[in-house]
Amino acid sequence: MPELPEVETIRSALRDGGRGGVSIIGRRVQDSHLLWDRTLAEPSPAEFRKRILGRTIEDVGRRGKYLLMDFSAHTLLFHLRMSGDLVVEDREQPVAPHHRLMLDLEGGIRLAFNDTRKFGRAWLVSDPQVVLGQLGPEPLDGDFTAQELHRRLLARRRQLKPLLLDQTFIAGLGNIYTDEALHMAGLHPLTISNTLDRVQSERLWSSIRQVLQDGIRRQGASIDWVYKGGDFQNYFRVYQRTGKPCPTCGALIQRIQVGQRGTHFCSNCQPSPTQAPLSGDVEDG
DNA sequence: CACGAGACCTGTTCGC
DNA sequence: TGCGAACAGGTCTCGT
Repeated sequence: MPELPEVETIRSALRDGGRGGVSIIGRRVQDSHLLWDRTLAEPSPAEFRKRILGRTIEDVGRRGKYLLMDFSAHTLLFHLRMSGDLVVEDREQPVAPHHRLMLDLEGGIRLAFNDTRKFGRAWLVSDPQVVLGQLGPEPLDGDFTAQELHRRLLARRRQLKPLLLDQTFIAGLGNIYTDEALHMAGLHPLTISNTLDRVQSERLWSSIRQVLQDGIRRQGASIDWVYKGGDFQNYFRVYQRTGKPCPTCGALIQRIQVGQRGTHFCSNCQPSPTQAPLSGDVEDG
């Protein structure tokens, strides 16, 4: 489910209230319940309890697709992976089927990590860099420039689709927003990164930021049963639109597999890179 | 370094 | 209707 815009939507709901919930900021943890052991990556369940009981949530942040809860001396990090969600509910509510970790908070509420597929993880650490250390730049940050993206693209020789999904290259993009950004930029998903010129890199840079900002503005994309709330799914150009007309040119959207991920694109707006090598001497490199 | 396959999981949808 | 296969917002690890 959650890519940067969905995580950002959850973050602001937890911090400021929203999605029918109240803010968790300033609330003390009165109890904790771990319902699926593997959800807690670090530390041990006993150590987790000991460290978090009585602590107060001071802020809720985000880095890439990670959600961060500050507890002065510790940080609780969540990665929602495919099916995770964080909800605030009345503590009297029955425990929903896929709740994996619950924190009872002051005010009769609880924060619940719900994760059908059990891929999601939580960490309670004193230094969040231990978990976040390898992440690439934050795409919406002011210091992430088109020049910086171009530099990073030239430093690698990889297909754009898997490269943009690589969180050490850039943090926060997933399958949806990558397909959308590549379409907006007019770049084929199999284009090799170090063949992009300055203009193409700049177009990719602005497309990435545009689709992420659009996603946040629409409060994320709701697909299937998992995440609900946003309506960015109504504005998809290519994602899950196989066989439907491209909104730009009307050609039919294609679907291929790239790195085991379904990949959607318009073969007219995003021409195949193999048809137009930039320079000669392609053989025997 | 780049890439593909398999693993981790459950639920829904598709094809026969 | 039933049943297995394919597929799903992600990432890690291993082998080539």
